[in-house]
Amino acid sequence: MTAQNIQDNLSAPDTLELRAKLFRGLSDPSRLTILDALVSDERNVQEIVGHTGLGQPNVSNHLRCLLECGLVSRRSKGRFVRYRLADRRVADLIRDADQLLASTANGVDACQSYTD
Amino acid sequence: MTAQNIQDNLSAPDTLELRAKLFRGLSDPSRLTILDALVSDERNVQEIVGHTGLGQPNVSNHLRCLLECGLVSRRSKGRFVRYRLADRRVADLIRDADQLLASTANGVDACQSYTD
DNA sequence: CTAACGTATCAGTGGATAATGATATGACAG
DNA sequence: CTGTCATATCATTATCCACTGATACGTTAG
Repeated sequence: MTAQNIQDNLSAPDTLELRAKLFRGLSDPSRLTILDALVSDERNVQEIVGHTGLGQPNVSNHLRCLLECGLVSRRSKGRFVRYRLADRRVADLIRDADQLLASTANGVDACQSYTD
Repeated sequence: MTAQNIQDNLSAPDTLELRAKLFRGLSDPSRLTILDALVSDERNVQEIVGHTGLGQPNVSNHLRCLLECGLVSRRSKGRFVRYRLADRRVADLIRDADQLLASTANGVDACQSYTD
């Protein structure tokens, strides 16, 4: 592939930004914990707070991030707000990442020594 | 922690850190550009600099990050150092993310207005 | 050996962001 | 209406990270 092709295919205005943003939503342990709590069930904020042990404002903030990244969706139910994964593929992405980690764990683990 | 431990115990506390780290490697536009340059070919640093337009120290730094995250591998070849994707599944992950984005692009795009 | 080149690292800077406590908004019970 | 609860936002702080220019390291050429 040439540089020009890369420019044409991949550097569409903000495709890279969108991809980066999606992955950024997945790049924080707290958010991954929250997503884990949502894999099986739809939950409200308090339940997530209890499940994760994180502070309530912190959870709300992360949920906003996840919502903006398109990783979760929300619906109001009385005083409660219930969150769930936006798409089954969100869980798939995490699972695929785990499988990749199982293969490349050496490299990830030995972060400091990567000499050839 | 050894790689074996990681494989044995995917739900250990540190697993979240590893997952987060993997996704963090994918969460930056510059790194995604670099990975795009490596999808088709193995390349050395200079070539990547040329393809991406990023500064050489910047590229080296991102490559170190990608290496630590297990997303690329490297091999020395004379004065040059050639980088390639660590696993075909790295490209798969990015492609899957794109497909997810194609479905949820509205939510990702309209970051500021998500009222229910 | 010396020079030139490829790559990595260092120091400094600006900007993003995660966590927390305080507070605001909004809905229900009575 | 009033108080209470669920959630969101604000302000602050500390930390992390991307980028840049300068420089160090290692290899090849001559």
